[in-house]
Amino acid sequence: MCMLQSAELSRPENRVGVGVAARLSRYLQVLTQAKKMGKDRISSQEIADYTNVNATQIRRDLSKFGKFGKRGVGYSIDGLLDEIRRILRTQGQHNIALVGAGRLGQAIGGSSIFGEHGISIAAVFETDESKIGRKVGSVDVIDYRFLKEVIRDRNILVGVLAVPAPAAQQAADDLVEAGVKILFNYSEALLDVPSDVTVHTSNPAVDLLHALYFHLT
Amino acid sequence: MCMLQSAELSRPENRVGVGVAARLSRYLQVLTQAKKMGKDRISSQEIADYTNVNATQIRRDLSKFGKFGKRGVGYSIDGLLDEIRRILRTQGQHNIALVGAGRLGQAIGGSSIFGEHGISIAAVFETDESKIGRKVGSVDVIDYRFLKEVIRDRNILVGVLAVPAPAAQQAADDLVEAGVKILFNYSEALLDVPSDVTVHTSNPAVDLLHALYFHLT
DNA sequence: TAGATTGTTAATCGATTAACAATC
DNA sequence: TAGATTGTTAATCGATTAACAATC
Repeated sequence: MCMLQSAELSRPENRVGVGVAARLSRYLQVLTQAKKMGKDRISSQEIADYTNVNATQIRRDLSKFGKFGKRGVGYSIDGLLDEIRRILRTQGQHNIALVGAGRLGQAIGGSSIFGEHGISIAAVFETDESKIGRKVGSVDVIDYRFLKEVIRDRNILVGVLAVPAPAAQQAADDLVEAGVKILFNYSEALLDVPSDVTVHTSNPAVDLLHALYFHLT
Repeated sequence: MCMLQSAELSRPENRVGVGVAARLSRYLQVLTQAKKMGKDRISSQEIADYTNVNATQIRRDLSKFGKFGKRGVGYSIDGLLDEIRRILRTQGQHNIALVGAGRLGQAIGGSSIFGEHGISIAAVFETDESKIGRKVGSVDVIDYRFLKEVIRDRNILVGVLAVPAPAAQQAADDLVEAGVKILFNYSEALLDVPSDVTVHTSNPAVDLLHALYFHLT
């Protein structure tokens, strides 16, 4: 049964394109917040206002997977949350490792949003001895020297780099050696990694340049 | 002269599409880092490796504005930096305001990357009295009560929200009332703003969902 | 020269948008 | 019923990709 479903999902026609998946996860975020604000249904136009994705595009993305809405009414937030989570298969627990317990590491690790999406920070590593043993969110900060051992033991596939640029490449190398396949790079460094490892670089300043240009144009 | 240039730039054929602008600013970031690493030239393929943008697309984006490369050699990093900065017109100084001097606010405000791109944090606001008077980066933290006055005085058009979700809408309202037109929302809140204000919501957890899905697919 | 890389064209693909019948 | 909103189609636009002559 499980294998059958797995085979079914791997057939091309059942797989979700990366563009669709990226948009679905943005809808998920809006729905989560809208629910917190006490709403129980939402229209494609409302989701469009918050995501800057066209309302027609949103309806089309959703209708690929089923008829989740009610004409004249909109979408049930609870119902749609379940459907999108099912489509993205993010219901299961994913463990991630955070490297760096500085200001940015603390800000990321202290966020409650990971838990809400089935993601848990399984370990936090730091070289600065004054921070080892303290907590980031609810997780103990571990000595960086134990990184490889802990990553392997806990079978962690996702690493978040919140370290200064000069330390980023070494940390990336260590994570990759321990088996990490997805890296979130919050440093300014350009990382070289093997081709089977995905790097996502996220940077407030680059985002800001985009927005400034949008406005100044 | 200045008015003439302004009229010229507003003609459609001289304006840069938002897609192109977004990609150019990513190239800018890669070039900045490559220069720091001591390189003085770079190929479109190397930029492609770091940005996940196709090398052909990069060459085409650049060739819209001139022939900046040398066949068989690549691009001069210094030369290309100047050209892209000129195209994006980010050479001038832009002032931004940061609201919230917590962990995330400190992490953002303490980054040197803003200065490198001609952006300066002109003011940091905070309601927590224990943080007022301290510094974030090289800027004094100001009492939130002076927000509107300072924003107006310094003619600030860009605001960065690094506050808890429950405080975000009020802070956005105050910034907009003072004249801010671009908001960077690092909180989880969904913000309602007038239609002439642009909101960019950036969220590590949503990014992480994208990446996880890419990998699990 | 030989190898490498740009600048550019042509073909394909996915995203965007407008429009509207279906229906709650 | 009347108003609102979905689900879907068709047309357009921009991004992606492969290929390759030009040329450093």
